Amino acid sequence: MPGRRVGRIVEVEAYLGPHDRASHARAGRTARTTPMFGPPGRAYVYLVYGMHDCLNVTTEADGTPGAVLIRAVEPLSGADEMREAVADRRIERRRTAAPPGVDERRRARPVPDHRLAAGPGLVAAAFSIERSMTGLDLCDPASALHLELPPASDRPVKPVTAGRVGVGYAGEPWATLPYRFIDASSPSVRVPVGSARSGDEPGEEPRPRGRLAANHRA
DNA sequence: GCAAAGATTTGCT
DNA sequence: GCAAATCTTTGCC
Repeated sequence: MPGRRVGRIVEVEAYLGPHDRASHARAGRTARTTPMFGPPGRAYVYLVYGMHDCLNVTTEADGTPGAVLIRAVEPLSGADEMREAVADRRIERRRTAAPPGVDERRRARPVPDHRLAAGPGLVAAAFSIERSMTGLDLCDPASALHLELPPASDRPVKPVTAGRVGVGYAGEPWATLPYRFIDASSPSVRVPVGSARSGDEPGEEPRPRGRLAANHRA
C-alpha cells in the first residue's frame, strides 16, 4: 500500500489509575478521562499545552483506568508521508504568522527520518492523529490507525527504564517511578543519563514490542 | 464563573 | 539554554 506509514514504537510511558498523581485519571472519571476507563486497546488522544495531540493506548479491563503514552516512534516506511504530515500540522495549528525565513530554512534542511516522530506531539503529527480518533480500536487491522506485531526478524529491543517526563508536579514517588520504557537501540530516542537498564538477560523472554501503522492519508 | 497549569516543540540568544 | 506559542481541563471561589 503506497504511502502507508509504519513505525517501530521505541518509547512509551505508563499511566495508572486515580492513585497515580501523574495520570489524567487522578481526577477520576471526567469527560476527558472517560476513555481511560474504557476497554483496552483503544486510542485516547488528548491536547497538551494547547497545541500538541498525544496518543495513548488504553491498557486495563473495561472499568479500570490505565493507558500507555506513545512517546516516540522510529519510522520504518512512509517517512516522506510523515514529513508532509508534520509540516501540514505545523501550518494548520499556526495562529500567528511564522517569522520570515523559517519555512525556507526548514525546506533547506529537512528533519532526518529518525527524528520525524521522536516525541509524543510528533508521533501524533507524523501519523495524522487527532483527538477525534479517541475510542478507535487500535487492535483492529482495519482501523485507519492500528498496532501491529513486528516480524521475529526485527532487531532486538535494548530495554531501558527511566522516570516519566514532565510530571514533577505529581510529587514522589510518582515523578520518579520507572514507568518510562525506552528501546535504547533506536536513534529516535535519547537515553537519559542514570537511567536503569532492565531485563535483556540471556535466555530471558523477548520483550514485548510493537509497531504503529496508519493506512489513512494525511 | 475565573484563574492556573499542563504527559511539548520550536526558534532564537 | 531559554522563552514563546496556544487552549483545554481542572480546581477553587
